[in-house]
Amino acid sequence: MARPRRSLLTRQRIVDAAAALADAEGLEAVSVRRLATELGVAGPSLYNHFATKSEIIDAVADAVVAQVDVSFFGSRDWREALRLWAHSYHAVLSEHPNIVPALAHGPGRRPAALAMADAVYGGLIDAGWPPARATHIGALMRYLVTGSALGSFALGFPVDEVLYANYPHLRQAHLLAGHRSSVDEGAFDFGLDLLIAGLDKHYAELRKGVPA
Amino acid sequence: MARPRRSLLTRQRIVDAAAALADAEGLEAVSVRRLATELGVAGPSLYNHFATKSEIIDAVADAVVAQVDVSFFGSRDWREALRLWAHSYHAVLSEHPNIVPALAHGPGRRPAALAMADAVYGGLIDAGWPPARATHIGALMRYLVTGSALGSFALGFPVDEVLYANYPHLRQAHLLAGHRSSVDEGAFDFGLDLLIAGLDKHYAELRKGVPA
DNA sequence: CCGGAAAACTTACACCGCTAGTTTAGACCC
DNA sequence: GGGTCTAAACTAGCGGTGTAAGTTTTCCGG
Repeated sequence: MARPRRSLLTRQRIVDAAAALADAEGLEAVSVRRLATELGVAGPSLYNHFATKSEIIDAVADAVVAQVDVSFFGSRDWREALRLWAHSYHAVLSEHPNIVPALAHGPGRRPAALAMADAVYGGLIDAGWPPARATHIGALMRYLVTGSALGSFALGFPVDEVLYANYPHLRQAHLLAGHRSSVDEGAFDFGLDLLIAGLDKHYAELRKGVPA
Repeated sequence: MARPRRSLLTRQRIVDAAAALADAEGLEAVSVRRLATELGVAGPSLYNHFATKSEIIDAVADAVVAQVDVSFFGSRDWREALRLWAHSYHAVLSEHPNIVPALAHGPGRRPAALAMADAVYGGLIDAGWPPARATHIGALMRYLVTGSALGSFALGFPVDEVLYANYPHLRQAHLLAGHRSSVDEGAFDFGLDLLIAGLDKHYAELRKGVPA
């Protein structure tokens, strides 16, 4: 074909197609050739726009993180901002479960992840949290959100009757098919409540001059 | 070679070799041929012992989870048992960071993961927690531990000076090279303290008859 | 003692990420 | 307008992947 009149590909189109493919069929379905076919183009043409496949996946992950709303910091009480941010973060990851493994690994080195961390850290500092604690809190919330998105029960759990035979307590656990997503949501909300309540108390003592 | 006098391979030897290889060079270094070479055997011979590669990886993940100590439940106060279990869980994953991605995805369907969940759930039930809450607490702790192991700052963070230019707050964040692992440990311990303190309070109210 | 299962082997397929080299359309400059 | 440079597609191909199929030989149970 040689060079077309108007460029067939852009980074944006590639990222969008990769995200759609991952959402629909899982991360492992995203191969360079498959993605190229989806875009009506021959295999290695994508390498004119991205140096490696992992750069493409990174861009997909970043596009997901970019959807998280961090606007609450600065305009709201830190407790409320933290809660709203966590819920937005959680909701975004829930919409793209297949992409979570690509963004949960390691701290975020990608632009959107850094921007998010920056906003959270800044908001906590402005509220009067000491730097070390602000870092801890940001990391902690990330652990909860990504851990919950990745380890979600909704991703599948065996209903196999035989399986429970060796695990006496699990039989009665609230893991039945109908309860799966309620376990996910319940555990996340419960954990978020506990953490924010704990932080609130910690904050009050900090303000009173009690050593942390 | 044909069939040898004494079997060259066992599931145990394969799992051990795979775990060692993953620990040393990362999960992606574990290919069937590479693993076979390491075991002094030709490629597809492994398929006499495992149906697929992912079964091998699953077995590796399960062997790691099996190292977690859950013996505290039943012999100790639930608060202490929860803390000791979480620390053991955390320590085991820290020793095998490369294997964490293989076990963090979805709820554990593997024997050791089920046994662990069973022990935790049973311990909480025996302590008087209502079933739904016990499930939430178990899931929550798993979120924290796996999220922390997977998102660990120790896995690498850019020290790149230029990078921070666009993220004003991050520059002063405690993310410098020397602080990385202290951020990990600090955030995890802080989170664990907050959660257990919160659970303690929740438990007391539960016992007093205050609706949860 | 002999038949079948078990555990190794070799060969081969379809796909993977990626490199190299080629072709041509468009943009810029004299 | 003609020449040159760059960008963006192409085709061909390398080495590696998981895994299926079929072969050979050893060992064990009846």
